[in-house]
Amino acid sequence: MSIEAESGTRARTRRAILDAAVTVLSERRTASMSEIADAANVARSTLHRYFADRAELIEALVDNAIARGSAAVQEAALDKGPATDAIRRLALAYFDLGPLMTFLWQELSLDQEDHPFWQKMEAQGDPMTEVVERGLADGSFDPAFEAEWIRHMFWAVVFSTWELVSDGRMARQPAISAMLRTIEKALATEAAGA
Amino acid sequence: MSIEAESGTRARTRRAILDAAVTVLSERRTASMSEIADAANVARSTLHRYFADRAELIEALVDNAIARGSAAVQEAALDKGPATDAIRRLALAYFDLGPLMTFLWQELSLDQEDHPFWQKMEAQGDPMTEVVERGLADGSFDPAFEAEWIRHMFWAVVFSTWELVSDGRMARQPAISAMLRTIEKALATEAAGA
DNA sequence: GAAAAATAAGACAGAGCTGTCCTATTACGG
DNA sequence: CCGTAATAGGACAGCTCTGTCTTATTTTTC
Repeated sequence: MSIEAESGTRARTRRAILDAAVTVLSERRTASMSEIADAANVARSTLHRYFADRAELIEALVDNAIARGSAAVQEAALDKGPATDAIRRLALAYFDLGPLMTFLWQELSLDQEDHPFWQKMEAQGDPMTEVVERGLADGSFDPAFEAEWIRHMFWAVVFSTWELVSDGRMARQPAISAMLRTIEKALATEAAGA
Repeated sequence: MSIEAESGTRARTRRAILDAAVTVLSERRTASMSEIADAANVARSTLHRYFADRAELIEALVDNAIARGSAAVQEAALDKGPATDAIRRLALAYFDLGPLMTFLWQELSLDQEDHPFWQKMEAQGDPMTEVVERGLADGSFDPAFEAEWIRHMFWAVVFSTWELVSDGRMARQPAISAMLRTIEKALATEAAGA
């Protein structure tokens, strides 16, 4: 009944395109439509039939990223247990998003200002901000850090860990361990003052 | 006598172009030659007379970045004093490079593999690697981290701090303090094991 | 102030990407 | 098995960027 009553074929092709696009664009955000079509094993004309514009494709990718990102956050159940553990789960969940994270990161650092991503995120609440503020409030996170700083650094560490692993400069497991350890140590409230 | 016996005028124009290019390209690495020329207050034809190719311009920028980066590293005197202090000085020195850092970061994450930058860096030794290994050897840095990890994380934190400051999401001083504190805490050898 | 150096301004062809369109095949579903 | 849906493969014009050139104009420099 919905407008989205696509035939199985269409849905499958659409997925293939979106997946290929994330992969290709995460490596080079200026990749041409041809390259994306090739990566999806689809003719360029087909790609354009699914997404008339490049802009339209990007928007769909952002929506997709938001959907998967939200799912990851849901799964991390950030409101359960100590903030320290929650943010640990979040790091793992984000890390698993892989190239999708790279795509978003690059996409967002383009028009820094009010990217549609943030508007759409705000519209559905931001559990990340909540857990950071919870940790600061209950003393599990170092009060010397602003929430903004923690959010930004968290992304930077998780993203760049992914980068390190994805181009083979470090093995997955050691990198993940180091990532968690880094976040944990950096955020920890110091027993003996600095 | 040298081939580089440029008139003062040429040297000045060249500098203006290089500076403008760093600024523009650090914000968008696909900026056109026209945009760069405009930013340098120079006709596009003039730009092309100084740098025939885009490739030639980029190469000059990389050389420039290496020169300034090396100077910064020199100034940080990484071989003096405790490794912890040395890496702290290095962070400040790199931070001061500003947009030049952004340019390099973006440039390097393009053709990840064997970018000319690394070749040229190797040719002149890498004090960063030395100080990291020194810190690991003498127990000032957490032995749970590989040198590769420390190097990568260090860059990620410094760079993303610059990013945070440069687009006005955080004030300079608090950001720098947080950056140093983060690096210090992350690298510190833990008194009581994890 | 005159010769030389450097620049601005713009014309130009070649290349690549984009978005649209059309036609011949191929795959799907009833 | 037949009709429909979906695709592949190209042709096409419009656009932007690039690199090269040429010709005036301005700025140094002596």
